Amino acid sequence: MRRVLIYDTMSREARVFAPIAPPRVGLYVCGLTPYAPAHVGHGRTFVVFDVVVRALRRWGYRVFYVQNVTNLDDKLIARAAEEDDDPLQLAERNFTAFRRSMTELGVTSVDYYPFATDYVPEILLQVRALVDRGYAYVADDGSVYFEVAKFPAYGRLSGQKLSQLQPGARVEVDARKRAPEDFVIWKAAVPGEPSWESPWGPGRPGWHIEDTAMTGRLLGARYDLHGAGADLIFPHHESEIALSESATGEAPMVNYWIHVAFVIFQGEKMSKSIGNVLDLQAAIDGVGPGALRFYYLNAHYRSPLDLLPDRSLAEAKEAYDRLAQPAHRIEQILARDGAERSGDPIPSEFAAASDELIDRLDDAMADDFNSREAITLLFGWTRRLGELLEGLDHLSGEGLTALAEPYRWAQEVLGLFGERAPADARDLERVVPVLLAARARARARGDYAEADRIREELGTAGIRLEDGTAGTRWSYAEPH
RNA sequence: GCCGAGGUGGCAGAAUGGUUAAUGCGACGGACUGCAGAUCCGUUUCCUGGGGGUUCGAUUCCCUCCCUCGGCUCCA
Repeated sequence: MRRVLIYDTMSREARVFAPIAPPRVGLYVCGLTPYAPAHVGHGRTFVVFDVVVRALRRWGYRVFYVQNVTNLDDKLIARAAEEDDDPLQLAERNFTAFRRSMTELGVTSVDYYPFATDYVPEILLQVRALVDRGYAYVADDGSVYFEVAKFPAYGRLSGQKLSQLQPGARVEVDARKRAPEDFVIWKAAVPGEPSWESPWGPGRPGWHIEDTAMTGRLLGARYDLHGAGADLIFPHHESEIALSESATGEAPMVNYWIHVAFVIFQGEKMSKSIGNVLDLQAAIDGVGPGALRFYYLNAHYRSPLDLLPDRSLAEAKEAYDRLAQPAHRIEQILARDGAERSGDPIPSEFAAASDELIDRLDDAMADDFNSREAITLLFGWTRRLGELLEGLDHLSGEGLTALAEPYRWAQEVLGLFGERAPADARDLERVVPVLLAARARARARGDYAEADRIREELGTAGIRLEDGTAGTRWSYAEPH
């Protein structure tokens, strides 16, 4: 099996990936708290992990990918109260919209999206275990807190020293705690809010324990990969480690921690609470899912990505369209005539180069998922195909398939170039050539007004024409 | 204050102890075109935050300073 390097936040170095029970791999990614629609920053994280999983699966790993949904928390309750809505239903609605965006973006790798509130029994078992083992204490109001002082390794993932933290730096200190670093794992019920019965009275789960209860159930006490945006390293992931390892007595909970850097927008992290957000679905609608994926993957996932308004996404679209053009054109011919179509063979050096390129693409991705390097290689292929482009229609199916291989690799691993022609494509493909012939006759007799009229009318139907030396080519203006 | 990640051309953004520091966008020039677009060819010499150190050689390794972003119990 291919040697894969993965940068691990805990050890702060790229390590050779060695799953606990190969070829099986367990991956848990902290998903959305759907109190508001997802933004472009969220999209980055989930596209990155989609690519991680696609790559691992290509290399033979059987990945079980769980992405949780925090469908009940303070923000959801607050937002629902503002809108006179039910928090669980609000979460459900935003999550449904999020799933639709993910599907459009080609994020197909997630096996299971567990909802936190479906795991209350597991959560209560874990709270009970922590109380019984002396790691947690019950406050007067029935809330249960994890006592961080009982877990000396707390702070290892983030490098934080408890003595140096500034309690209350951003969030008010809770008077019910024994120490400021303690965190709530079971919140006593507030009238009017959703709650569940427990040995400590009615209440609802704290944030961190939702994840450890779910991972314990779905992935076991120890598993391979845990990912999320980098903002969750502290305190969330630190606390997950403390909870899981204290409750189960097994360590380490996770072998590789993968954290994705932020999208920077207007000089700061794009964030719902800051308010500098670009709606994810709006971005997909604006430039298309392929261009947005390209934008994300055009930087290494551990580098901050500077999103310039009105510029970065348009730039990504330009670049992506150029990169994708030979891919779409080849696939269009193959879809029309089939892979068995007869024609000229491709120059021999291209077939060998195609195989070699795919090897290099896999190498790039196996080096801590260097998608930027992979894209650079793909641009080299697109550039190289430039000389064959005009004569593409004369090539054999076998030759075209060889040329398409690197793009198919990109479709499989990066999720690019997967745009589908519109549903009415078959009808268009019968009609358009007739109109093109009419336009060619008009041009031949110098009737450019008629020629332009046909071009414009096809344009309104979403068909783009390009006159070249080998005749007029047409394509869908906005592939989706 | 403490912890973490960074500072590379007009912009985005890779990589590397060693010939011209990728790739893309943009810009400029040219070919092609009825026009447009697309494509192709060429150009874009001056880019690795400051200062030390190690080295034959540093953008890369070490020290230090400055700056930016993030985290310090809301967050992808």
